[in-house]
Amino acid sequence: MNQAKIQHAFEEFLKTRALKLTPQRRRIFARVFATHEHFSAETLYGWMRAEEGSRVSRATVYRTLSLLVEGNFMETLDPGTGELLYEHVLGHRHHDHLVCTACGRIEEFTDERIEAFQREVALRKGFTLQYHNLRLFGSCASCTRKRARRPLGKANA
Amino acid sequence: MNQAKIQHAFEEFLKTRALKLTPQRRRIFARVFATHEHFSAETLYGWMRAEEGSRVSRATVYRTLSLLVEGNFMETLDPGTGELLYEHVLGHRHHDHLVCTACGRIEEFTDERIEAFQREVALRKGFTLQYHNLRLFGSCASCTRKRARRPLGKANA
DNA sequence: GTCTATGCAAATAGTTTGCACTTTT
DNA sequence: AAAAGTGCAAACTATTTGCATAGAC
Repeated sequence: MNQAKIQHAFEEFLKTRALKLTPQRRRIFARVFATHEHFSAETLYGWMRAEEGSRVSRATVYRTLSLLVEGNFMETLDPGTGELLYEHVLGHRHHDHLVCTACGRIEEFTDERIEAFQREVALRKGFTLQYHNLRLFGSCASCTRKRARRPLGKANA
Repeated sequence: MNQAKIQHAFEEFLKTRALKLTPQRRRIFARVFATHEHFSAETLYGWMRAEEGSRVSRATVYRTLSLLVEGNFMETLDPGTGELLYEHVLGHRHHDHLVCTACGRIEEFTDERIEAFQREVALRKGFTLQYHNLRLFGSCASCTRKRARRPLGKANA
């Protein structure tokens, strides 16, 4: 899906729900699809403030993000730090995350074998699977290297 | 590990950190290990209020829960509803969770094959795995049955 | 013109914290 | 006596909401 098609899909989504295409929504939408990174609502709000043009309030940022999640344009990721992260899903197959507990770096991965076993578990338990959430926490390659240079047993918590 | 041993382990943990064994800690500890269910801080606070004996404040409940997590006596589970759940780990091997999005029911499962693939993914990405978090969200057997009785396409969101 | 969206500030919810006082060690 | 713990209420953080006004359709 390219930018024009995505934009069209968004406008269709709004129409089907009798929602309006406001400048705020248009600008938030454009900004969100201009990045492939994970970001928080507050970060997006900062981006919007930095832009020229119509001001966008924090409330509208939050409301529009929820809308985008409902419309399956975006997904949320909870890295366990107290604030939700968002990422758009277009051109992005489903994936899970590795979160570095030292520097916050987030990497993505997909493993169809894990997915298959998850479905098997759900079936065994009689659950109708809707979605799942898998996060692997640890020290990323770079942070592991840094840590290895320090004397062991010293404040490694 | 039986109750006496657990109690002893807790006291040892307090000693190594030069922390004190207060009636509040003792009572919270006992209460927490008396249940195998997942519970929230607020729920635990309610239990403590209902008990006879020294009053325990909300702040102490929170502080003691954090302490128990640090000491690896308990683990947290974030069901995505805004409040953390706690569960003790003794006599409980590591496990992941199935969360029913309709009724909130939580079931546990373990799948060594999934665990193994997780380790493989981490290795491939150069991460030193510390812990992970896998939640499968869906409709539990009972809620799926209930839902099947309703006409389709009707407010199934 | 109708109905929805926006901005603002206040409200919320779960959790944390500062502080004066109490208790354990 | 020293050091840590407790209870209380206030503070915090991320997010949501009520309401009056503005804007899309």
